Amino acid sequence: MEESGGEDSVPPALDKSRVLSVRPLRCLVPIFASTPNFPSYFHPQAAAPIVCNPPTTPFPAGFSPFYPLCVSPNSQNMQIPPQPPPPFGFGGSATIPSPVPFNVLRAEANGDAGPSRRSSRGLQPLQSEEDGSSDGIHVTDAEDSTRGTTAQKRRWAGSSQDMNVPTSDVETDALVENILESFNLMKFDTFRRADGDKESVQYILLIYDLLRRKISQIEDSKESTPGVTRRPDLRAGTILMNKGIRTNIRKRIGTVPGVEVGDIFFFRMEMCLIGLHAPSMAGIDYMGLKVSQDEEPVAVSIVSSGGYEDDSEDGNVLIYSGQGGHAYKRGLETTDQKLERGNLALEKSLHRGNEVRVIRGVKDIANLTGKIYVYDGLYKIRESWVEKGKSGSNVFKYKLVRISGQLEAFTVWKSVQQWKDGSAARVGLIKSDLSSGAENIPVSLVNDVDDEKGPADFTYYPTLKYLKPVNLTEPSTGCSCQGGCLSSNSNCPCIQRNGGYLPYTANGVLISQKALIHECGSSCKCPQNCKNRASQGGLKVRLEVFKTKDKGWGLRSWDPIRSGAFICEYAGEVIDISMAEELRVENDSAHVFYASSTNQPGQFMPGVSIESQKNPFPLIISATDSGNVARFMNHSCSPNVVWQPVLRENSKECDLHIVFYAVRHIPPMTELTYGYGIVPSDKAHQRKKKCLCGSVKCSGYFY
DNA sequence: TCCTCTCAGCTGTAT
DNA sequence: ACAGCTGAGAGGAAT
Repeated sequence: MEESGGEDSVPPALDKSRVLSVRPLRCLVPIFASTPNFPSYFHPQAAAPIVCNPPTTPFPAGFSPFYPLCVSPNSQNMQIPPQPPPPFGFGGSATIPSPVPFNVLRAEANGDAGPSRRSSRGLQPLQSEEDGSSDGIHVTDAEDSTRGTTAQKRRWAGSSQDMNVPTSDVETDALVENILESFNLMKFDTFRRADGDKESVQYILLIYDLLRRKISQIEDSKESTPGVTRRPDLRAGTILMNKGIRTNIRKRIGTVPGVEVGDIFFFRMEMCLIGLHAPSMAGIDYMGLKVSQDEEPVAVSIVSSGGYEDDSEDGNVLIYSGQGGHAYKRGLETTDQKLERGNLALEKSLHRGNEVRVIRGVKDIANLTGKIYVYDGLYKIRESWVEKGKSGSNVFKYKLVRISGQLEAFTVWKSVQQWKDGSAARVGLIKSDLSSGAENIPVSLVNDVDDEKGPADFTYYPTLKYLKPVNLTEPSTGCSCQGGCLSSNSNCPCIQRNGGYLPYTANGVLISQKALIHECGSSCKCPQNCKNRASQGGLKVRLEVFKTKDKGWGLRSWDPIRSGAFICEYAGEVIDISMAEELRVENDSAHVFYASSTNQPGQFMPGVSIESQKNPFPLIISATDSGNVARFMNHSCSPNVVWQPVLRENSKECDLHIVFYAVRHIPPMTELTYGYGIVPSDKAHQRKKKCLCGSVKCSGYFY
């Protein structure tokens, strides 16, 4: 299969440096070369029965060789079988006629085309699935002037009247235009023709996150005004909403095209934009459903986020509290909840028996003030009742039960929690820490598919080894930011090297991919927790090397990973091109990473032109004999991870690293993959391998 | 105009 | 470090 035609046509180059270097996370190019007789100076020591050696240096020599434990290969499989989702369409399942009409909502009695209210505002009658077949991305600039609240208009209209308007609005506007311009290179029509809506959903989330991080970057670079709450999430969301860059606008019962059970989100706005849950704050989303002549509200999705006294008996049952009655302000007392709005819709859905999407909010371990939203699939409401809440007021309660046969989602989170606190054993565990302490967080080795005891022999080494020193063309001096580098400090040389901005957001998320990221390093005086050292300090998430069904060993994470987050670097020995060629010829299973100057056009960023970036220090790394978790990452034609060259300031020698970041939010236990890319060699075709990534965009092979 | 299971940043409290 | 509070917020339903 060849690359889809839409991507091959590279649009005219865009001056991306005009405002800011706005470049989505993309894919560069490593290779696999090979050799059995690896030159002895690389790593001579090899213990025969050992699957994985602990590191020799600089870690303590008193290690014990690793002999894999015998774990029953018949152990229970944690893998989620890739079964197709059952037909969840509304109407197929038995529906219970609603016995009690609640006439709270005006019924559109004449059964005409629609309510008299504007369709975008009022409850939207359910349409047949066929009607909404072209629900791709909507781009409607015409809505710009008509949509938006007065508050919004005030905020975006001009800065002279409102002191709260950030002074960077001009800058932000330019940024928005720049980003959207680069995305407009993609023909939306072409894009809409793509199979399903998964692409459009991923695409919108990608644009949203890029925009949000960029706004955040600009905000960070300014002096902070006390008392002013910055909400880059809301600003990015509003912009995209107003531009009509959203999908699944029409509300629907049941599954949302392009959203899979288990998908995770970090902001409520993300779920608004892709049509999973429309309200930006409220927990219950509902719509008008035409029943013969009348229209009644039915619930379509809920967010269980801890704001009320919800209860989850087990992972498949949820006791959800109705809305309202909350004492939002101090001094106010709670009141009895009323059977209206969302509560009424839930009641109606109980009788109607329609599926309700459930999104569960869980605490984000990486960012304790934050929350992660897990789409947990479809539930049905089984019971409802009224009870006295803690404050003594009446609260509606709804018991929701998960429909069986769906992919695991929330229960995966629960399992991971149990593995972590030791209350449950990880099935198929071969070794609890593959790195033998070399990493600050253990790396599990797991096989729950067959009886192979581990990957081929290698030495775990967590960072890059330069066999011979590489001279710097320009010595770098580093910064002297005592309290850590700040974007607002324009005098910081490290900030300047990155084009005047910190390349990371305040919580360590890479803002956008660049030819080279300049991090602080050994020649800087800033502390280790400096924001400009996001790729330093070792692993942040709990990783697991596991046996895949058909691709050998792979890598995945117990923890959720947010888009742009650091995952790991590619560790190993830096070799030169001739060594790489030897390896390639001699060993078919060698692990060699080649940071080439030849880029493959963005596979998962359709339409975005990737200009050929000259990597200032093209690195070749062999992880054949020694390396870290990165060597286990498999190739995919629609990867969720990218690599990025990162240079750490160092006055003595070259300190370049290849670092992996997430390109989208990655749910727990999802395999981590990146695009291996094109081999810059005329003999590349000899190394072509059949690709098993299973992506709809699979090119059929990789190198 | 009103409603709402937001979210970042601040303050106060327990380590 | 963490819990709790504050308040400006967003889209969309209600009026």
